Amino acid sequence: MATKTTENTPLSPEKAIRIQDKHRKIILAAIKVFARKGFFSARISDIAQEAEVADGTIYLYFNNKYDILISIFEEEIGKIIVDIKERINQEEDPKRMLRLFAANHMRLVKERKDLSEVLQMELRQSNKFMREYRNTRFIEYVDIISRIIHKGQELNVFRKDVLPGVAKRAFFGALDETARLWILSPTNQYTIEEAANQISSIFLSGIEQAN
Amino acid sequence: MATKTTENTPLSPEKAIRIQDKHRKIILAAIKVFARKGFFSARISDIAQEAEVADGTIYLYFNNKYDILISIFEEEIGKIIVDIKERINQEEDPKRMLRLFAANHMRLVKERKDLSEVLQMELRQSNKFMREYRNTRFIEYVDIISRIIHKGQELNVFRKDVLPGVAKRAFFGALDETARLWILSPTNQYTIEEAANQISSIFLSGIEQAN
DNA sequence: GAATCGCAAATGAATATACATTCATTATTA
DNA sequence: TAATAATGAATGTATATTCATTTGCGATTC
Repeated sequence: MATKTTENTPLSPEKAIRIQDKHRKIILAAIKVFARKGFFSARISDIAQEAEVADGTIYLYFNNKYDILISIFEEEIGKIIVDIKERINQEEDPKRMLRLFAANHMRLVKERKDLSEVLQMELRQSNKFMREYRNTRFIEYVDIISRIIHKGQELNVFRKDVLPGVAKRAFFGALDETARLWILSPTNQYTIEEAANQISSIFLSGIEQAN
Repeated sequence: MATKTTENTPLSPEKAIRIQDKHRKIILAAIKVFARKGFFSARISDIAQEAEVADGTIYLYFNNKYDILISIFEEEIGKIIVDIKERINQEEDPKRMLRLFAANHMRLVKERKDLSEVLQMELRQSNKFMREYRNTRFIEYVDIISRIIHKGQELNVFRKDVLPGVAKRAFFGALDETARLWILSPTNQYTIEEAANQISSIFLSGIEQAN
């Protein structure tokens, strides 16, 4: 569900770049506005204003308001997944992989606070109003964790009685909830890096194979 | 923000009961409808229909749509807190307390699926459209965890380098996220009781004082 | 015991508002 | 000049909230 224009007509390179520019500009504006107001309270005219385009222009690039949200999921998480997978593939040790995942997740939360808020909120809300949209991107992201755990079990680093399907959610949930509260009041007792560290440590000594 | 009627005139006992009945009836209907559609997509007339009252009747008991949501938080979480605190006070061992909290949380999720969905969703969304409403109930609930951890540290059962403020969120987040996914597809590989168990185990061996 | 009264509670049609979306018009570009 | 892109005012819709009216019920009178 992204750009409407490119459907039938191939574009010259310059044009494609220009169009993508405006598409991205709207996405970035929408992330800001959704983060500030939430999806439902955000008006198209807010997004248009933030993106410095006319209301109608948005409909040249997106089919409707939902479509903007879905595009945020697809495009932004998509990039994040590619990036973290690449980083993790450079590691050998499952323990370090998990620490890396946590650190990377929290870094993203810090660096892209608005995006994090949107993803967090709408992740919950979404199943209600876009029943048809299965959030495969998100599933893919969390599955990175279960694959690490599975690998660790094969290497006898992690306990075999841990269910990867539960552990992945527990780990992700721990990070996500800690991040959520951190966003709400960044004047906290702890830094987000500390939090990532603590959570990794607790979790790792929780699933470590005793020997 | 609850009942509007009782403001000036004291009521006979029977009447008070009748009114509370209808108030509750609307709350329960709203929980169902909000769970099904989400707060924003839920229409007042949906709630009225579910509660078998007229649209206008709802405004005799609540000031507006938000007020219904806030009342759900206040009243329903309120009861849950009282209940879990009582259960936990009957325990001595911090480890058992944590297990009890997890088991109880998951039992609630299972038994009151609709309520869980509403709390989970709107917890995230709420800060956007009810900025002024500080969700003290929720904070109180999660603080039960940090108090257990703190106590365990005093008794030398839990590691002292664990920050209770981080750990409480990590633990709650782990439960909450696992529950969320479980709700979405209850035909899962694991039961919710297993999940509670796993999470407790992982977390406990993660924060245990080595000796 | 029936008839009447008065008040609180409930009703639901009407109102008002907010906003997503459209599209006739204008600007830009090649 | 023709085609494409952008504009923003106008439209239509959806629905939260209101309020004039009706209903239900206990108390009071005869």
